[in-house]
Order: sequence, then C-alpha cells, then structure tokens
Amino acid sequence: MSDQSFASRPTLEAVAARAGVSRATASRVVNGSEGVRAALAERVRRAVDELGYVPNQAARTLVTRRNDAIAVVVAEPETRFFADPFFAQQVRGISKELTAHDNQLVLLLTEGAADYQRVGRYLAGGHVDGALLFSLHDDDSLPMLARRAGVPTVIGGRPGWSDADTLYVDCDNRGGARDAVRHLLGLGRRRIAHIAGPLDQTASVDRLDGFRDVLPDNDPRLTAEGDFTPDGGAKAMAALLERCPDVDAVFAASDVMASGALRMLRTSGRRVPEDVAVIGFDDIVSVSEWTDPPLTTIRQDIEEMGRMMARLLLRTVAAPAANGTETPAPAPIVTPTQLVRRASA
Amino acid sequence: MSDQSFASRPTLEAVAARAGVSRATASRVVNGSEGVRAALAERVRRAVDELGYVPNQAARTLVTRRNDAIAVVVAEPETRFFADPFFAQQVRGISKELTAHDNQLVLLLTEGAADYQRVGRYLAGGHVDGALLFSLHDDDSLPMLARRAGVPTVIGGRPGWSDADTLYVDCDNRGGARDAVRHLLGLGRRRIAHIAGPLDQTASVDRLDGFRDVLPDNDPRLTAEGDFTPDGGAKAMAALLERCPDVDAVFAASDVMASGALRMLRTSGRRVPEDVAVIGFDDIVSVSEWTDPPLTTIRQDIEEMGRMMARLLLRTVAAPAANGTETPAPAPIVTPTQLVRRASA
DNA sequence: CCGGGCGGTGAGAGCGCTCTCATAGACGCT
DNA sequence: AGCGTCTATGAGAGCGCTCTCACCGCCCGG
Repeated sequence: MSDQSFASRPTLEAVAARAGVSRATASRVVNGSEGVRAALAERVRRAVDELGYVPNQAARTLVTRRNDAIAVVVAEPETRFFADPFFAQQVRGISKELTAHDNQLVLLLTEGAADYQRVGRYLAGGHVDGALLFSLHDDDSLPMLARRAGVPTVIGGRPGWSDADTLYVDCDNRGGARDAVRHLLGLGRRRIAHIAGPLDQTASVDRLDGFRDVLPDNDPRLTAEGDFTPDGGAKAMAALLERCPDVDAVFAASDVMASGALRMLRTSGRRVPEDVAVIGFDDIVSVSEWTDPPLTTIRQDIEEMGRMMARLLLRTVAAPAANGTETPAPAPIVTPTQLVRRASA
Repeated sequence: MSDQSFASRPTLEAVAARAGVSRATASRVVNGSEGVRAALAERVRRAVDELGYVPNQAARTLVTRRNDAIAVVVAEPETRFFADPFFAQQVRGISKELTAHDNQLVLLLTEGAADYQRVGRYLAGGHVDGALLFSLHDDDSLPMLARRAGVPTVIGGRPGWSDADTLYVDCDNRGGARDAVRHLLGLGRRRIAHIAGPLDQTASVDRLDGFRDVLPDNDPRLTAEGDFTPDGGAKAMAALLERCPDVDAVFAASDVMASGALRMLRTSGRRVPEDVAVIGFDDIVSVSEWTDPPLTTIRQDIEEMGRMMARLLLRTVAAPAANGTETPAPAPIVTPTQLVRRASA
C-alpha cells in the first residue's frame, strides 16, 4: 500500500530523455537490436538501471501482436490430472521451457461445457500466442475450438483422430506395453492379465494394443478395464481374480491403478511378486516407489515431455507463415519408454 | 495454419461502423455501461456477434492499467507441492474464483535464486494486478520482492514473520493438531508420538505447538522431525520406534508422512490401529483414503482455501487506495479444520 | 415561448511502445 | 572535389482501446 511504484512506472520516453537519445534508439537498445554505437547503448543501459525501467508488455503487445504467453488448457473432467502428480510434472517441464524463452504460462482449467466457450473466446481473443491442450477424450471439441481461433496448438497425448497437421507429444505407449509384457513373460509368467485404462483415451488403447501385440491369443477374461484411479485398479483386480484365480502376473496401464491392484492382491492373500507379478506404467515416482512392494513399471519422462510440448509449440508459433527458408515442418513427437525394475515384478 | 483469423481480427472501430455508431458508444455497450439507448445497444451487440468481435486485451490494459490477471508464484524448492496434490487442489480453487471474476491465472514456478529475480522483474513489470505466493520458508524473500514491486499479495499459509498488512490464508493448524491429539487421548492412548514437518515452516511449528498444547509434559523422545515426504515419515517412525518401542499412537503432521509411518509400522510388525493408532493431517484424499488402513486425519478444505486466497486478493486489488467508503480492511483468514475418522485411529 | 438542465452521443486525445522512413554524417571511389 | 553508399539516429505514425469533454436534442418549468 505504502510502496506503490505504481504512480510513476518509468516509460521508454523517460529512459531516452535521461540517456539523451531518441525513443527509437532506446527501444533498439532495450530490444537488443544491432547497430547502436556502443557508447550510446551503454548510456541507455545505465538509464534503464537507474530508472528501474521495465517495458510495458501491453504496449508492446499492441504493436507487435505477440504476447509472449501461451495457454495451458486442462480439461478438468479428466480428474486424473488432479489425482496424480502427472500434470504437475508436465507443467513443470513446460514452465522451464517457457521461462527459458521468456514466455509466460497462462493456466486455464475447464470444468463442464460452459467453460469450453470461455476458453474458446479467450483463445480467439488473441491473448496468447499458442495453446497446450491436455486431457482430451476422443470426441473432445477443444482442439477444433483452438483451430477455429487460429491459435497454434500442441496436444498432450496422441489425439483420437488422425490429421496431418495436428501436433502432439506422447510416449511410445504401445512399445512400452510390449516391453512390460515381455518382461513378465521373461519372468516365466504364463497367465498374464491386463488392467486397461478407460478405452476412450488413446493412451489406454495403445497400451492395450501393445499388450495384444505380444499376447495375441491371450484369454480375453484376463483383460479388465479400470479408470486410472486406485479404486478402479482394485476393482479390476478383484474381477480378474474372480474370473481367473490362477493369474500369475498383471500389467496395469498406470501406476495408480497398479497400486490399487496391489492392495487388492494383498487383501486376497496373494504375495507380490511371488504369487502374482505386477507391473505398472508411468513411473510416477511418488506412487511407484512407495507402493508395497515398490512397483516395477514403464517409465515415461513426463517432465521432458512437457518441455518438448512447449518447445514444439514455440517453434510453431515462431515459424513464419510462408516459410522460404525450408525449416523442417514441426511434427508430432513420440518419446521412448523405459522399463524400471523394482520389486513387484 | 490454414484457418488463421489472425489477418483481420475485427476492431471496435469495425463494430462501431457496422452498427452505425461511434467507437465510444460501441465501447460503452461492450463494457456494459449505462446510458445507451436500447435500440443502439442492440445494434452494437448484433454487430459484435456477426463480426465475432473480441476486445483486444493489450489495448485495453494499456489505457486502463488493469490486467485482469494475477500471478500464482510457487517457490519450487518446496518440492512438496509437486509430490502431493495439495498444490493442484489449491490451484483449482484459485482458478475457479478467478474465472468467476474474469481474471486470468499466470503460473510462475521458480527454481533457485536466479528465478526470484525473474519473478521480481515480472511483478514489477505490472503484468499482473496481484500475486498469490506459495510455499515460503521463514526467510523467504519473495514477499518483500512483491511488496517492492508494488503488487498486492496474498500468501498461502501463515508467513514466518508478523506484519500487520501481510495477508494470508491458512487453516487452523494449531487447533487441528489439538483435535488430533485429543482424539488419540480419547482412544485411551498414552504414549503419543508426533512426527513434525520441517520446522522452518510455520505449518509445522503450529502443528507441533498444538500437539504440545494438549500434551505439555510429553516425553521429548516422542517427537521426531520429518520433511513432508513418505520417506521422511518412515524414517521418523523408525527413530520413534527405536527410542520408544512402547509408543501406542502417532500424530503425523501430514498425510504423506503418515503413509510413510504406516509402512514402517507394518514393517516393524505393528498392527494399526490395534498396536499403534495413526492420525495424519491435510486429508489429501488420494493419500488418506488409499493407505492401508485408510487414514484418520485432520481435514483442511484445500480447494476452498484457494478460493479464499483469490477472493481476498481480488478484493485487495479492487480496493481504492484512499477508500472513503469504509469497506472493512482485508484481513488474513484462518479456516477451521475437521477430524475425519477412518480406520487408522 | 424561451432558458436551463439532462441524458445520449461523438470527436479526439492519449496509453507506451515498435517500426518505417527520412536524414545526417562518414567514407570510399572515380 | 563530387558522388554514391552506408551506417547510425531521430521523427512520427500508428497499434486498439478508454475516457473526458463538448455537443445536441429534448423536456420541463417559468
């Protein structure tokens, strides 16, 4: 209240005056463009320091049409994002990358259809240079919204439709799933079950496909669908146990579901990994390292994926519309996964 | 790429022209001010719809000096925020409140001292109307930074210093701790231990104080310090068990630490709650409902606290500097806690 | 029938910045 | 010495919006 520097934030004009140059020159120095004599540049820089000048972003945006801000849109129905730290990790990666490029992160959480309109308006309003979209279901309208708003977009996770110029970053869900199952096979397990995620999400489908790649003729009763929650994992495990008491291994499509499965196995008196081997997916460390026993899982580098999303988006934003210089067109990114061996399998 | 409405985002001028009014009148309608004849207003609104007009926020900010955006600053060293969903829940509350008031949420994550400078510059740059600060230690310089930048601020959690005009929102840590201990006492427990959080955070200190309020003469060996991680909880529990094998109850300063303690108790062959009763703090549902056994804990309404922070900040921002109308001065908020009984105590 | 008030509207100044374009020197060449 | 060529700098036009202020009718009271 007392300390408002509000009253008189210095303007470029003031800096210029103090340095004895024109506003144009001051601007050039501030923005680091070439061709200002060193002596002058130094004078300007000193003036900036002395005055504590910080450029007014609004004024800048008004003329450059760049916001140096991107939106991170999280479709809330997908409560998974708040139940496990997946989202937080990804945001951290995004934040780091954006910070490195002097961009701001505007967080948009949506809840219900009404919010979609709000987000649509916001994106159309040109407040941000691009958008990162999360947590989409097959029929999600968010990407279309963003496209209609003319805002470059990168999606977290492979979207459910195919479309040449839809950019996304995902891990190799299918390959990771194959690795998981092969690992179980290598352990000598023969009655291998799968707890899938909700099948309206591509990650779930891809992991299921990977499972089937390795075990095409697996007993269909050995597959159950969960919902990416511990509860869902436990229920799926219970169903599996009832249908096939001889199950000797489980590949759960997420660590969180695996933790539920682990609990159910313990309840039913099975030992892990002796009686039933369990393997998860994601390597959410705060889950996988803290289950009992610690979870063998398929690791995806979540934070790095966040970074990549940001990087990809920034590149897309920066790409001149009609590009003469033949930069390679931005393309979706699929990152490798890695088996992390702990105690559960 | 193809669908850029970039080229020609309609301006107020265009709306005015189409509606056959002046820009001033169009502006009045768009901003909902009184005193425009209904017929004209209607014409303007139609023009807005037809053109798909969205106000240019940068231009607006340039003249009004309001951003309709607030920053959420999270000091990262405090990794707790990414290890448990505490932060995510709080952000959700904040987001809801901001959305309801047409404000945007700019997320600033910091990592290391260099980032503080960046944040300081950002705040000083007048990009946001206010800031929400999280995860501060006793000696944190962030609040001073914000104050120097002249940005209204609300802090998440009681800060370590006392200062009449520092606004914060916190739960009644001390009272909650008292309730926890009394509950244990009511269960007939007599060797009650406490696993404290890091004592450079006020939440930890307050909870410890609450513990001591009820048990002023408790054996000092029955108190151990953790670090708000499962690991820390487990280690603290191990130490407690070694020092006082006769311990029959534990109050952990967080659910996450309680989960570690639970694991350690199981490892040591203790039954919960029969041999040792355990109670946590926070009621992070994804932890407390999923430990084995489910955790009795002290609940704080995290999302609501987020809302309150946002509301408090928005009120502060809106408050005219020299206020003639005698609105009650904004004050810190301390919310009540509630014992949630599950199986562990 | 006239003057004052008042509600509705428009003209225009500016918010702080970037960027184009003109200009003033400095320099190399013929 | 004269000319063109550069390079460093400044002047000034806007970006899209809000807001003040002047203005124009209209209504009411006298």
